[in-house]
Amino acid sequence: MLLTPRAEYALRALAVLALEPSDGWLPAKDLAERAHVPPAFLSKVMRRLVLADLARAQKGHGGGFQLARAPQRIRVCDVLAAMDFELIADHCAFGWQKCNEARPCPLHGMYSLLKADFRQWAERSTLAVVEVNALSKPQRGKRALRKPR
Amino acid sequence: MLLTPRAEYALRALAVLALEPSDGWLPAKDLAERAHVPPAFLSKVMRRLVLADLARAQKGHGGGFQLARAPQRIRVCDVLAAMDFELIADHCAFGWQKCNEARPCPLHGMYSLLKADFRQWAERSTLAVVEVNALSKPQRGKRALRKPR
DNA sequence: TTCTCAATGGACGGCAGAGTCTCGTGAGAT
DNA sequence: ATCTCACGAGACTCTGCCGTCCATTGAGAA
Repeated sequence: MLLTPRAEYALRALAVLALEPSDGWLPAKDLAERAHVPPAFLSKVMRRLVLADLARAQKGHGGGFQLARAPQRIRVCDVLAAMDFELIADHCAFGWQKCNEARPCPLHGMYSLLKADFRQWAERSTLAVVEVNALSKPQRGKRALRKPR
Repeated sequence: MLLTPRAEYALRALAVLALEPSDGWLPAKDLAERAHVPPAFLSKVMRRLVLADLARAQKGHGGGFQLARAPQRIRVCDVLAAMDFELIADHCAFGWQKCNEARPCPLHGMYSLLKADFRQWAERSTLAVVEVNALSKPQRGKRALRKPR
């Protein structure tokens, strides 16, 4: 896959929250189910999102999670950064410590194109583009990750 | 990083071979040193490239590796496929089994853009674009992965 | 105050992929 | 024929990250 599991889970969780009423709290259990994320692992992901000020958490009765800002103000690159996704631009595909336009490694040309594409995508995409109609019609035969007991 | 280590190593090795005279054989030891790839691991990578008909191998005296075709005929997507890099387009970022234009998941819109960008990059990039001048001036202070004993 | 719900934090286990090691195989040189 | 060089292939270890589990903290309800 193009993203790490953790980064993908974060986007899933935030997408679900973006489809919720902005003033309510969605418990982790429900969030995990709708976002198709392992419940125990989701807490790790959400913790990072809260620390990055992309989501808010509320303990106790009626608590849960909600977005910290409007969906259109949450960029994908912010989410990836919160997940420690290596967006670092100075990584050299050839393994050089110092690789730049002046002293390019053999792969510099092609790799720069990819990095630029990815960077643009991550900076321009926001949670505003989540498909609203999607969650209302669950897939046939699809089931929750864990059945309520 | 955006690629797996194995995929990146493959591109490094092929880039080095592309800069060699096309009729000669470059031993794995030299190849590993120039491409900055762990020597023992390089053999795994090269084996895949040979099986994918992207490189040729020659045993015995004066043997080594060479490209199986002209650099401009080796696309990045061919290399990634040989490394089992998941270029599979039907992966859904939201975890759905069936996710398409007709029934898009919440993340379908943004994720499709990324997949399209990546796919275009991998299909259009070839080894013809490796920087020729790069290898002739090694970085200051750079050293081989393993010193000869 | 007490009970219950729900996030928090840390310790733990498992697994896939990175990276190593060693013996086997084949090809050329002498 | 034999020696040496260099790839081939399998078993092996190690590491990082995914994922789980459980005790703790905090907040609201009764």
